[in-house]
Amino acid sequence: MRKPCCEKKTTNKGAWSKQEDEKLTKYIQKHGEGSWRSLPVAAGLLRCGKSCRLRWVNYLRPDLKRGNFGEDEEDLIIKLHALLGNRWSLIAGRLPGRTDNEVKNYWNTHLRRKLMHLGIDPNNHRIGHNICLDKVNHPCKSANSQANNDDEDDSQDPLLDSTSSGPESNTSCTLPDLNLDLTIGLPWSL
DNA sequence: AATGCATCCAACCGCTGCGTA
DNA sequence: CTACGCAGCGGTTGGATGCAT
Repeated sequence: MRKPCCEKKTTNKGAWSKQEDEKLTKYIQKHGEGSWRSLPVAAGLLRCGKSCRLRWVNYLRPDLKRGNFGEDEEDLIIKLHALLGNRWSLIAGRLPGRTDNEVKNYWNTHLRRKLMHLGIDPNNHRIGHNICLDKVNHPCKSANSQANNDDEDDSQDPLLDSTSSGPESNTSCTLPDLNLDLTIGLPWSL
């Protein structure tokens, strides 16, 4: 068995209080990020390092862009997801001010549903109902729908198929002209 | 107005990959 | 080369909130 990352008895869980946020923010502003495991003690927090990291990365970081996603951001997420799959950190890396958690949540709550309404399987970005994703890509060729017609629409729940078919396996079918520069690099170097 | 249901999002859990001794 | 510890990642959960009846 893997030992727990922190002593559960001595650490807080659940929502962060304002005081905790302030402690964490002040500590990181003074000492910088890193050493998450030892940070809680040094900062006087009864939290595990993981929790501190998550709180900082997803909520407290000053460069976060909070609020609704723009249409351009939506498009980019969809395109990147088609290329990268559920690599949320990579996708978020291309969206300045957005976190992987935020992108993941937004995908699961908004974009996945949106694609499904358009007749697109959000797992592999295949067109399933002769509906083209004109908002995202160029109009598709009918071969796309043919390639996916054998699954009888909902007889096979796409949600249950998330691991079986990676997006990379069929990009030639569904991603006609993304033309994205996916060189791995720092987000702010864009 | 009260209740139940649906949705959203912050946070947790467990696994993986990487660096180091 | 191997074992270990840590940071990071992705999946999942659960509380809060909004909406419909």
